[in-house]
Amino acid sequence: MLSTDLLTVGEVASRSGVAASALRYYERLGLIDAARTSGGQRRYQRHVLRRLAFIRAARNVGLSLDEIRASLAQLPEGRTPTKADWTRLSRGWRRRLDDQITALMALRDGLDSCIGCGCLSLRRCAISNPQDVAAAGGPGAAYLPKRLTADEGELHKAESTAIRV
Amino acid sequence: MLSTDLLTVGEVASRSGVAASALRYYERLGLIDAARTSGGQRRYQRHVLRRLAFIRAARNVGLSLDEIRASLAQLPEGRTPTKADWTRLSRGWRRRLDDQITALMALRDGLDSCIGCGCLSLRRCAISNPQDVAAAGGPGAAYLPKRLTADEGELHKAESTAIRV
DNA sequence: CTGGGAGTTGAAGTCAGCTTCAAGTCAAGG
DNA sequence: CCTTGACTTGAAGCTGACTTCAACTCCCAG
Repeated sequence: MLSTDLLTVGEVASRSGVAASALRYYERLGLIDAARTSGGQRRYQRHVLRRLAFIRAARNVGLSLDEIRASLAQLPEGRTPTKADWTRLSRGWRRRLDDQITALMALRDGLDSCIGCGCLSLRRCAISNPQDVAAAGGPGAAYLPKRLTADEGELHKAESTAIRV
Repeated sequence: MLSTDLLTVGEVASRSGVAASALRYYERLGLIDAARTSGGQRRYQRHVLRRLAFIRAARNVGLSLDEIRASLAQLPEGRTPTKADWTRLSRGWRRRLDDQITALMALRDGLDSCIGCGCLSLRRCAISNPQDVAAAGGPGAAYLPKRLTADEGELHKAESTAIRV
């Protein structure tokens, strides 16, 4: 065990629940950083744990690592954030969560009405064509948030994609 | 334009909003199929459009293509589904949506309490450690649904991952 | 001073859900 | 018959967030 208050990767990994490989990855992306021993091994300051908690929280809210880096950059000088900082960031997060929840509830309600109305043909189905965001997006991993929360710019495109059967 | 009632890839693509490349991909995965002309070109029956609507609906609910194939397989013989079929499937979908919504609302409420209590340290933070599902999962694209809706098996693991700061 | 667990690196692999490419073939209007 | 746009294929690429691998090097308890 180390006598200093610096942490090794292994310690950070086990304390934070973030895999060592992920720590290296985060470091490459500039989300965290570490001092080095003369031999080149990483030594983390304890405050990295808070940073990791922040990162995980943001990931849970649905932010990409890129967005998280941007958020972290807004916290002045990597200092312990003030309550104002936190409030500002979390307001954005809250809006994001609200949007996701709204979209999912709309989908659920659509599903309910589909069950009720027996729209087996699925044409103009609210589940199949929630708000014509379905066909958007280029290459890369496509997943629920991306399809439902769509970019702000796309939200009002209003070109119906309802399938003609 | 074709005189028969069979559709070309282009027609299916433009009518369904699903890209031709995606249609080929779905075919490889066994989600849809097509007849062939003597020259080897695909000719789709019109009922493929309903199938595609179904697929898109399921994707919107958050099902993977693998799960969708399983769902489609439950519809007897690719026949027009009965209302009972649809009800059965959509009940599962609804549960899924409910779970996602619940998880997101819990997260939002946690966020609110974080703002209120000013838990800037983020230790034991409800956003950072919603219900210790954060550290689960192996390689591959990780995204919100996967981290929040976790596999049923994982839901009651109850091993706290709260970061000790 | 030594053994071995812990750490280092860059490169490559993984997963899902597609898209893009190159190089060729088909189909149908004129 | 010819042109031209639509279609075919397999292979490779892409995105994001990592993990895994191979081949080392470091650090420290005994």
